[in-house]
Order: sequence, then C-alpha cells, then structure tokens
Amino acid sequence: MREPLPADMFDELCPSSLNPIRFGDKWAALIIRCLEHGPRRFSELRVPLSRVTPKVLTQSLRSLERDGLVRRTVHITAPPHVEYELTSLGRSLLEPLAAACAWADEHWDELLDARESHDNTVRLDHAG
Amino acid sequence: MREPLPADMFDELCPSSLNPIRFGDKWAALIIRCLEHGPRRFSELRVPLSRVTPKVLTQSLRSLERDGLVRRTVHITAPPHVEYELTSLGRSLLEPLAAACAWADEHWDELLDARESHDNTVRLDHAG
DNA sequence: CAGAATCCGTGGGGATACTG
DNA sequence: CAGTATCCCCACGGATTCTG
Repeated sequence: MREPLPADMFDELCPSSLNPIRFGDKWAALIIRCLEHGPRRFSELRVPLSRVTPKVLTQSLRSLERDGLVRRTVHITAPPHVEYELTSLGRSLLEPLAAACAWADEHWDELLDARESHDNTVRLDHAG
Repeated sequence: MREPLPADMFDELCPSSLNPIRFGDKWAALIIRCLEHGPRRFSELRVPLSRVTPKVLTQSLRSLERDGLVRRTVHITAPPHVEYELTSLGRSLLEPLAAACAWADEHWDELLDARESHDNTVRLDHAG
C-alpha cells in the first residue's frame, strides 16, 4: 500500500511512459497511476515524475483536483505536509486506463515496427 | 457498413467530442471511430470532422498511417480517389477506445459537476 | 478530389529562481 | 516541504491560398 514509488516507474525508454492513449493533459494518466495504491505526497510524486517540473506537476494536480479525480489534503504542520489521493471518480478511471495500458503492452511492438518500416519507406521514396 | 457519416457526429457540445481520454493527437481517436464501420474517403471524413482543416486532418491521417493503424489506398482515377481504412492493429484499438468512451458516458456529468463546484469555490476564495 | 504550401497566433510546457 | 513567480520557446494547429 505505501511502498515508495520507483524512480524508474516512467523511465523514458520504458513502454509504460509511452502511453499512446492519454487521459487529460500530458501527465495526468501517470499521476493517477502513481496514486493507485494510496495517498502520496508531492515530493513522493516527484520521484517517478522527475522529468516533470514542480510547476507543471502542480498544474496537472490542480487540473485533476478541479475535475474531481484527485483530492488534495493539507496537514497544517511544520514543515507543511500535503497529500494527494484518488477520489472514487478518480478510481473509476483506473479501469479504462488499465485497458489502455494493456493495449500498449500488447501492441506497442507492432506499432514501433510499423513506424520504423514506414520511416524507411519514406526515406527510400526521397532517395529514389 | 457504408452509411454516410453524420455531420453532427462530433458536435462541439456533444459529450462524444469531449473525450477525456485521448489517443495520439487531438483528432486521432475521432478519426478511428469514423473508420469503425469500413473505409472512408477523405471528403467523407471531413463531414463529421468539419472543425478540422484539411492540413491538420492530413497530418493526423499520416501519423496514424505511420503507426500502422490506418491504411491509405490511392485509386488512380480522375478525379483522384483515396480511401482510408483501419488495419487490424487499428481495429484492436477500438476495444480500449470503447472502454474510454463508456467511462466518459457514465461519468462525464460527475466530472462536469465537480468542475463547476470547484470553480465556484475558487471564486469565493478570491472574493473572500 | 485530395491534398500541398505558406503564414501566423497561441499556449502548453520547460528552465530557473524564489518563498511562506 | 510544497509549492510560486518569471521568462521563454517552439510546436501544434488554424486560416488561407494554390494545384495535379
């Protein structure tokens, strides 16, 4: 439930980060998957999402909060402590999101192959 | 199989056009759904996708073709006749796409409600 | 008919620095 | 710790015009 998020969870070269089906903005789906197993703090999210600057991460989280998918809870302590967690609406998204990830897992290679052979064909066209 | 595509298929105010889960670029998912029931000509696609300029529609179609999701067939006639159809890889996308659309159908109102009440709260914050 | 070419505005993010 | 505040860039996409 509360294992730390792996830093390479969304490694740039890993298919899990190359989600061809996207929800909301660029990072929304990744954030939701980070919250799948319970609430997370801002700095916890920054670990797997190290490519996202704090500003953009905040924007995405605010957008998710606005849409009722994520709940933001501020614990007034020193130092400040803020937690993000999925609402029930947000959790309901996990299902179609999983379907999208399953598709990517299953077909990503085909897509990359098609892309590569297409690019080669185009190059030949230009050469010929 | 070959009924003409309705012009209001993606009406701006219709939830079907407000897909919160997106595949590829802005229009890719809509294009794929247009091709669901068989091949379509460029000008056929322009009917429901009237908000998309030809340039952008071409870009999206080329991108889908590059990824092996759509096949482009040129019939050398006068006037030119070009057809687009889903490949088997493209058709495999219909399933997760349908899951996403089902989610939107089911939860879109909740999302809009959350958004509205959130916006009202923010306004009150600014007023106070 | 099915695009290609050109020009252009906007805003989504990105980098960096700063703060309650 | 959890963000703001600025500045900035360029790629996405729109409008318009032209063509094999």
